[in-house]
Amino acid sequence: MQNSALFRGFEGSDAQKMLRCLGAKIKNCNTNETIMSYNESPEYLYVVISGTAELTTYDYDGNKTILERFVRDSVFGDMFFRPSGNDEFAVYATSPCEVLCFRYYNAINQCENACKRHKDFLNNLFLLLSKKLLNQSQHIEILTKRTIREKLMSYFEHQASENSSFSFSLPMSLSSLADYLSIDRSAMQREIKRLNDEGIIVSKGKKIVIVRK
Amino acid sequence: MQNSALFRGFEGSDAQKMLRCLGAKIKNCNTNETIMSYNESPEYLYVVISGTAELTTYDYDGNKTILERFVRDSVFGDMFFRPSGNDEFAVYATSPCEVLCFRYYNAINQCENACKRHKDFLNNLFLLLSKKLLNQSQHIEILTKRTIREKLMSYFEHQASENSSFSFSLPMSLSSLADYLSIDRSAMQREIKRLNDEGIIVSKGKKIVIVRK
DNA sequence: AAAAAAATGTTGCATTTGCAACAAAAAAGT
DNA sequence: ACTTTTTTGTTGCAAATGCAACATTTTTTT
Repeated sequence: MQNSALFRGFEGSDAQKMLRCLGAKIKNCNTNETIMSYNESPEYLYVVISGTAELTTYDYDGNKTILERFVRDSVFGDMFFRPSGNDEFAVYATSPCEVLCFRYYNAINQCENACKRHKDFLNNLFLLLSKKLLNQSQHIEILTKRTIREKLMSYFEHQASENSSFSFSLPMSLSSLADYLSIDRSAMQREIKRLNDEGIIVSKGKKIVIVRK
Repeated sequence: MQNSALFRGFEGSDAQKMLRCLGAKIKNCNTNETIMSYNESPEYLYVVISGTAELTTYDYDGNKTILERFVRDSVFGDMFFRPSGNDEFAVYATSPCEVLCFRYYNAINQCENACKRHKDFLNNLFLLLSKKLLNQSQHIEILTKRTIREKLMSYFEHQASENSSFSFSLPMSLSSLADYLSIDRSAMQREIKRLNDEGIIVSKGKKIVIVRK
């Protein structure tokens, strides 16, 4: 908790005081449990303290789509996503999760007694939102690629860049990757095979090596 | 300028003082001019004061892709997008633009003399980032739809929701819409025809009416 | 350790989509 | 007012992708 990026620069009991001032609560969820659905009105912010989660939906054909993936220090909440159609969107824990939640209003409006760390907290939150925007932009960049091959390679290149190495392991299962790229799993598998056959990558399951672009 | 959402709640010369404190500059661009490219290191924030712009890229096949559209009070900058491949990404004015730019650092670190509006400014900026996240989420939701029909209908429903009416006019040309949805224009046109034939929408050019879902 | 569930890998076939190439209409520039 | 450029609308055909169905492997649960 103390070492969440939200409390970067905090000392001693500062973080605890801040939490009290925010009226923040910790929510614990097990794998596959729903953390939140996008239909609640009160505007809460959620910050992942530990564990991983996904914002997903299923269409009437049963296709699962992963709109966003959350790890430590990811932020989510009603104010960042308002679905259009009738589909159900919810955040599920993909591993046991600790999630901090508090009212947006309490964060943005510094308290009466202006606890001295409120400003730092806001700056930290600001950085987390910037990171979220960066992740979403990357997802958009990938989704706009016209072919499965381009989507895969774009995703792989982002991973390589994050790992500072052309050799890396996927942070999710191949079937989840298909849901994240919003493509058919078997078609994706076929394309991965082709990339291997053509010597563009060398892969075995979740282990990927980019040989040449 | 004064009525930008960035200066909401400001009075008299507050905005001017704030601008000086930020070291902010106004950039004026004509239609089709490049406002910025994504390769500069110093971390500047850009806020559209008036006009419209697009973050676009072209792939080697000549396909244009619109990753994001900017209107009044939209925020953009290096810290929100870092491209992976070798493609060129840039923001172009789609109508004459006034853009405010300042260093992120100057905004987040309140000045020595702590001009009393700095806090309000940060809160306003925070709201603009939230709006940006909302727009990006919508774009992702649309891009993840599996078929052209679903992409179109999802986009139309978002527009209907924004206009509070099932009858509305597209905020861009049909060919730009294809670039924003990342699909072939002629295939999109064909699908629009089918939607009309099946009585799901009634459309003529940019005028759309959703009849039933 | 065994059983159940989930993930991976593969393929033929149908459908959707992209591409190319036009004609016509509308918008922008001179 | 005329010319040029951009946008819209249309279609046949080729290529890419989704779907269905299955065997195999890996992971999780009991």
